[in-house]
Amino acid sequence: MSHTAGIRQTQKLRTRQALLDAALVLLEHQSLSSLGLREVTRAAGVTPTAFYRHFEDTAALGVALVEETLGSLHGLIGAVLAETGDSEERLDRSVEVIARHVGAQPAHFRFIAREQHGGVGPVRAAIAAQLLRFAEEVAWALGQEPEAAGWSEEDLLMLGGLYVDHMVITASALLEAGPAREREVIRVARRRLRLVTIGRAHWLDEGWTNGVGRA
Amino acid sequence: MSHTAGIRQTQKLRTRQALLDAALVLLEHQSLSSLGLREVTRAAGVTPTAFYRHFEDTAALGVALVEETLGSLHGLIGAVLAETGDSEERLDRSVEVIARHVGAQPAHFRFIAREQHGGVGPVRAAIAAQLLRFAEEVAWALGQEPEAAGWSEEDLLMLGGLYVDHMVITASALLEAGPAREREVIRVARRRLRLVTIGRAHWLDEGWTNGVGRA
DNA sequence: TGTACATCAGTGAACGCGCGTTCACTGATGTAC
DNA sequence: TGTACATCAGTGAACGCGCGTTCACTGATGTAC
Repeated sequence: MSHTAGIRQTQKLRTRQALLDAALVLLEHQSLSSLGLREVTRAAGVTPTAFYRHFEDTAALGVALVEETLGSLHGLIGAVLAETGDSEERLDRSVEVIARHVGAQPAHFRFIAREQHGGVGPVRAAIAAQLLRFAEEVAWALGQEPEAAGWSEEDLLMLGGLYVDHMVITASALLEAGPAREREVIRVARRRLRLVTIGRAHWLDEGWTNGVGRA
Repeated sequence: MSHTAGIRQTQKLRTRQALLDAALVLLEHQSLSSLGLREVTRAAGVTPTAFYRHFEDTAALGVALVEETLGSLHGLIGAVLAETGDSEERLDRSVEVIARHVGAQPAHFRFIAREQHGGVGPVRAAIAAQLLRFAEEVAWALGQEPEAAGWSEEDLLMLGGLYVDHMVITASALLEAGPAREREVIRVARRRLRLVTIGRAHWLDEGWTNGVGRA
C-alpha cells in the first residue's frame, strides 16, 4: 500500500548500481562496443544471467550511464553563467566547475568523451540529446544577459553549442593530460573561452547575422 | 639490383591495402576495439594467418589507418589559409575544403572522429600527434598574416588548435547529419568560425596575453 | 497476527559459436653462380 | 640463358577459451485473506 522502498526493490536497485559501477571501471580502458556482458557481471559479483533482469544488452547499460553522468548536471552551467560578475570572472568560474566535476568523477566523463562518437548508436544518440539540452540551457542563460541584446535565437544556440563542445573537449583533454599537465590544459582552455567571449562582444558590429542565406 | 617494385612486394602491398580497405568499411559501424582480426581477413579475402604478415594486431592496423587518413593532408589547410583574399573568404574556403574531403572519404574521417577518444591507446596517440602537427601548421600559416602582428607563439598555437578541433567537430557533425542536413551543419560551422575570427581580430585590444600567470 | 499462495531477482548448467594464435606446409618469386 | 637453392606471402588444420543466450530452478519477499 505504501510506496516505500521494499526490500526486494531496494536490493534490485543495489545490484543495478553494482552493474553500472563495474561497467564504468571497465570502460576506463576500453570502449562500450568491446565491453562484455559476462565481464560486467563478473566484476559486479553476480551471475551473467542476472544482467538481463536490469538491461536488455550492454548498449542499454550504456544509455543508463549517459543518464547517470549528464542527467544531474542540467542547470549547473546555466547557474554559473547566471551569477553576477563580469564575463571573464564567469567564464573562469565555468572552467573551474568543469575541472572540478571532471576531477571528481573522471571515469564518467571519459565515458562520455569516448562514446560521443563511439560505435554504439543508441548511446551516441543519448549523448547528443543531453548535449543539445545543455546547449539550449546555456543559450537561454546567455540570452538573459544584457550583452545578448540583438542576438537571434539561432546565434545564441550556435554560441551555446560552441561552449558545450568546448566543455567536452576540455574535459577530454584534462583526462588525457593527467594531473601533471592539468594546469596547462586549464590555461589553454581559458584562453580559448576568452577568444570566444571577445568574438561575442563584437559579433553584432560586423553584421554577420544578416549575411548570406537570409532573404 | 634495381629497386623497382618486384612482383612479390607489389602483391604484398596489394594485400595490405585490401586489409586496410576492408577494416575501414567494417569500422563504419563499430569501433576499433571491437574489430576482429578474422572479420577483417574474411572481408579482405585472405586467411586469418595472413594478417600477421602485415600487422602485429588490429591496433597496429589502426595506427596505419591514421597515417593513411591524415598523413597526406598536411599542408592542405595551411595552403588554403595562405591564399589571398580577406579573412571571411579564406575561412569559408577552409570549411569547403573540409566538407569536400569528408564527403570524398567519409569512412576515413568517421574513423578519426571515433578513435580520437577511443579505447585503443596507440591509435589515440597517433591521432593526437597528427592533429598537433596540423595545429602547428595552421599556427604557422596564421603567423604569416599581417593580422598576427604582436601575437605570441603560444597564442598562435592556441588559435591553431581551436581551428583544428573545430575541423574535427565539423567533420564528425557532417557525418552524423548525413547529406540532408549537410547545409545546415556547414552554416553553423561557418558562423562558429566567424565568431572565432572576430575574437581574433580584437584579441590584442584587451591585453589578455599579459594576463594572470605571467610575471 | 498467522497461513497459504504468488512473485520474481538471482542461480547454475548447458549450448553452439567465433575468436586469436600456433604450426608445419606450399609454391611462386628472387638470387647466386 | 639455365639451373639449383633460398626466401617468404599466404594456406589450412587445429587448439583452447570466453562469449551471449536459453532454460528450469530456488528461495526470499510480497500479498490476500
